[in-house]
Amino acid sequence: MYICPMYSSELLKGTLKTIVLNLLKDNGRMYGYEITQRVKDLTGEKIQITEGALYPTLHALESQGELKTEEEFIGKRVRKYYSLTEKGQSTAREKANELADFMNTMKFLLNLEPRTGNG
Amino acid sequence: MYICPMYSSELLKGTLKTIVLNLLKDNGRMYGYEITQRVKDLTGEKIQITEGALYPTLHALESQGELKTEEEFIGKRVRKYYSLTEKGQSTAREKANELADFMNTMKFLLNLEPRTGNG
DNA sequence: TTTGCATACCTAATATTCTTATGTATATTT
DNA sequence: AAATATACATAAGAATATTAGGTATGCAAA
Repeated sequence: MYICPMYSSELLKGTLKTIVLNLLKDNGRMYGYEITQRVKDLTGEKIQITEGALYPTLHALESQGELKTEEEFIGKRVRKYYSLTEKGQSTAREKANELADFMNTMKFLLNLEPRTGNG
Repeated sequence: MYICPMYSSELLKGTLKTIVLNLLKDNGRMYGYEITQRVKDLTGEKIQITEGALYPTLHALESQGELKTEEEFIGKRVRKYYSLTEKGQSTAREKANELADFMNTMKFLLNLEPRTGNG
């Protein structure tokens, strides 16, 4: 399947961990494939996470103690659910705050905020 | 000089061209070192562009026809001014729009917008 | 005057992070 | 039966940045 991301995918770089951690924060637990589909749906296919990026990231977050896993059998197939550890919960918040701050900084830097109020 | 970027610099990845093009759009023409200092000042040192990232990017943008250069002598030292070509001007707009759109998408995805109005 | 810091350009080795391609296997739909 | 979707995974390569280093001028303080 050929994937044509809407964004000149450079922008996505560096945001993947933030996305994963915060999706898990909102949804309790999710498995990898589910994450790719949820992001695709929520963004109207504007953001498409590739599996080649996602799985290594999930493994890294797990080995860093941000995520924990439970495996479940759906028929004969293993499904690997990820959820946040306590460390992961605070990291999720930090990353979200950092991203929000970064976006504000970028808006200012690029004059993306038309002046409001009495200017 | 040791550089300690405020942001876990991952986020910066992919935004450098956008920053450079739009700074030049707002300022007419700038030279490399000036760009690093301007970004540092405008962002309260939150974003610090390293020269190892900037110069190759400037050269790439020039070879792609987005930027043109004029060299000027300041004393014995050459200073290389960059400015946008016409192509660069439209690219600057596109990149800024794309980034703005991306940021909106991310805000929605991460629930960074508290619902306003009659919710 | 020489030592250090700021200005101003640059490249190269390395690291990080992603894309693309590929592999395996089960489940469902046509 | 074949195609598509689900679901995991890894590996080669590309893109982009960091870190470290190099060259040289200008200026201020010791």
